[in-house]
Amino acid sequence: MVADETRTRICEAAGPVFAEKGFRSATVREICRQAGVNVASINYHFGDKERLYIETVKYAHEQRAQQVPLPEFPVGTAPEQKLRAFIHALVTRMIGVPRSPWEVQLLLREVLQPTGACKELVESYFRPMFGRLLSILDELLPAETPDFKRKQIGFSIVGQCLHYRVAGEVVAMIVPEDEHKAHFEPSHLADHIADLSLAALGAGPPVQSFSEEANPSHT
Amino acid sequence: MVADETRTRICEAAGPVFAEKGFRSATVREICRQAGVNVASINYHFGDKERLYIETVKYAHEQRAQQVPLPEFPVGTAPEQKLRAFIHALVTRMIGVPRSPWEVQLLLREVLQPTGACKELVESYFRPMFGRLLSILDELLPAETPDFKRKQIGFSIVGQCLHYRVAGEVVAMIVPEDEHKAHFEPSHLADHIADLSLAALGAGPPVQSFSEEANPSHT
Amino acid sequence: MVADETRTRICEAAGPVFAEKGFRSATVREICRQAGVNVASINYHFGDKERLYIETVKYAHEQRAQQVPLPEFPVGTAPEQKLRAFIHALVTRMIGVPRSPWEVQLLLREVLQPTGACKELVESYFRPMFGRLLSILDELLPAETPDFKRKQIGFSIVGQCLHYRVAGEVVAMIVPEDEHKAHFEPSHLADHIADLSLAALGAGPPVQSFSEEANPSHT
Amino acid sequence: MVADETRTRICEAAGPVFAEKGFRSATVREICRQAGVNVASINYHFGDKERLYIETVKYAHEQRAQQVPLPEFPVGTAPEQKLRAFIHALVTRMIGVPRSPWEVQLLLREVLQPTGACKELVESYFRPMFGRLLSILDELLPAETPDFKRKQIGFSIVGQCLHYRVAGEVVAMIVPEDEHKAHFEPSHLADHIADLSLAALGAGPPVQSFSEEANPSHT
DNA sequence: AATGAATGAGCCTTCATTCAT
DNA sequence: GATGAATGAAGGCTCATTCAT
Repeated sequence: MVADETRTRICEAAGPVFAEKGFRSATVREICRQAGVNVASINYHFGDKERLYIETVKYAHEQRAQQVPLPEFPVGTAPEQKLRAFIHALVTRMIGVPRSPWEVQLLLREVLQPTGACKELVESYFRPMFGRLLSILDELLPAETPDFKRKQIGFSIVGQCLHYRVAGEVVAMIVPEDEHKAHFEPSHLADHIADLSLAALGAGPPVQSFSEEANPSHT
Repeated sequence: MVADETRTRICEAAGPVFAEKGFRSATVREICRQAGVNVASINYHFGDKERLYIETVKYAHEQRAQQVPLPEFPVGTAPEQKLRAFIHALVTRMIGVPRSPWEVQLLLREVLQPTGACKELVESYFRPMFGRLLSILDELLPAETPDFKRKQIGFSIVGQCLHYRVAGEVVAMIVPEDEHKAHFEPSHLADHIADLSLAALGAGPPVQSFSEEANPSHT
Repeated sequence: MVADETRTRICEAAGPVFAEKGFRSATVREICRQAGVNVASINYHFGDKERLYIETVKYAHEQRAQQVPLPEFPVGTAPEQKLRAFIHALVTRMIGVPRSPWEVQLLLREVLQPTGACKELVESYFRPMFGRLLSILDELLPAETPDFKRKQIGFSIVGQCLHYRVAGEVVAMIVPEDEHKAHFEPSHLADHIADLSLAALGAGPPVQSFSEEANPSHT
Repeated sequence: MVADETRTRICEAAGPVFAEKGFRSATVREICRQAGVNVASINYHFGDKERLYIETVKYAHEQRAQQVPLPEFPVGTAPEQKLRAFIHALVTRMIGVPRSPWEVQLLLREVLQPTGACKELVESYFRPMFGRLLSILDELLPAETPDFKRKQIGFSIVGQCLHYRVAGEVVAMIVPEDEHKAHFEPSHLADHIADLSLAALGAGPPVQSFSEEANPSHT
């Protein structure tokens, strides 16, 4: 059907607009202009602006999950390596290629200020992802570690990964130009977060001892 | 002067509205209704909506810095204790009493998506605060730790502190009801982040060994 | 032909909608939804909305004339009886079974505010009916009664018959609940109008003397 | 205040538009164009289109009641004369000077198809007027005439008076040009209705005997 | 014979702003 | 110092209609 193509085209046009302006400030007129369709198309294909928004949010996380899939591990992979790979995927989703895509910005809007679209997002996207992180941590933590502690550690890791996206602009203002690469290059950043987290778990040397080899000025 | 009182009253009314709706979606009519003044007052006192917004953002961080000041330390205080106190203050600013104030929400909006009001915010608020964190870390890190590494560690700590505010609603959806207290009680949360960070720096035992004493079910 | 069935189905769906909303406020979408056909069907079968309206009006009066035909009289029927029967038929068309059908409402719209569909309505429907009323009155009035007077009397009779339909809702608000039956039961109403009209023509006793026998509370 | 003048100006512009097009088909744009004000004025002064409509209906009947007040009678006036005067006033309101004003058309819309504005109309306008008619009939009818019968007679009189306005256009199509004056000149029409009604009540000669003197061709 | 997709025009409403007072 | 009245621009949405299939 042609209708599905049109719906997708509209979602792809709506995504960046909603991401930048938010739901209320985005206008269907601009979205339609970007998509090259008539304003009445929104009503025809989605009913109203709100349902377009929800569909666009869904489309966003489907696209992003496809662009940067979570890693799969062969049996026997060391948990340290798993955690490192997981953090790498998460950081890459946040600030990796393509740099700062609208999908992430839109999802972060939902995280910061959830709307009706958020519930589904949590169930089909955030909760499974967090579950995978917890299962990796299970292999690294003593059996007696209580559940809430495991989650706290998980949120600490996720918080670090998100921070460079959430506060990216402020970080860029605070650090000098020549250090930007160290802070926004996904691999270096992921290594730092993995080092710090593993060190905190007693599964590696203190974080600062990795400094030299991670220093981007040496590469 | 009466004029200043009116300006303050308008800012106090505008704050929660801007915080909840964002700049564009907030309406001067609602703000004026909340403030009990005429719509024309905005233009009379502030020129236009945008200048009102900037003034409100300034007012917000002044208020918040006053409500939860950063701690001062007597000479000779152990750096571990300083870091713990600093983290506690930061977490409290984020999610402490009063719970989730509009000031924080408004500032986070600026962080996530800076406007013209952000630059000043960074210089007079975020940079000094981050500088104090770095100076505490200086006492905990070997002298040879490079600058970018110190900042990375700083951002890791800040990221953890912000995460419960940024993603608070999603966290609340993911964790079961009976664990909420463990995740949203500022003191417990601050202790967790401090433990994890100090452990990562080699200045404390691995984070999970603190589990028992921090478990809120034991209090 | 299948096409004719579809046209009829559309008219039957359009009738109530036009009757309730009027031409401009009725939407082809609602009509098509009620008829279970595609929106494009209107233009396919009728050309445009206006032609559908005209066809629906025609269809309405054909249906209504068929539902409640004017009475036929054997030679020698007394003119008083003819008038009574005529009034009964007219009142029944207005408010009789089925109560307040859409056909009547639609025709009244045309009467109150004629559109292009009205001319034909007058010629093929109202004028012949009025002519039959005049021919009955001819038998009751002196030969020298001028034409305009005959028509005035005719309109007085028609006016009474229409009033309970035209102003039915207001009448219902003005009279107490327990009198509704007296005012909206077609037979009683027709008797009243016939009594009054015949009395006015000197062909019966003053109207109020019929009161007792027409009182529905005695039946 | 200037605001009240503006409200009145808008109502006066809205009246004819609502009267001709009905509530839904009338557009605020046209009303504002006619009133020479900005479209946003409707929202400012009335809230929305619906409240403008209700205000306009109220304004309409206030204006019309003022233009053609019901007659007052000195004590001792003959009831026949009262009825005649009452009918004259009613007919004049319907089709009198100015000919077919928008006020009447708008009120008739409410009668034919009541909206929220109708209830108040009935209480403050129709019911008192009908009450006065009933009190006149009381003087003409035997004491034993039951209530519902009095009302039926009242509605018969009102129905005749309204008919030339309700079905005016159809009447004009049915009667020849040269009789129009006889049917639409308020005085002649009122006389006819009064004659017929009084005759029906036994308070005058049969209606057709008045023919000659009421014939407009003799005036 | 009939329809799903698409559209331009127009709807009511709301916005930040201005101006005379 | 402050406000009620008014406005141009733009918002989301709905309309009858058309067109390719």
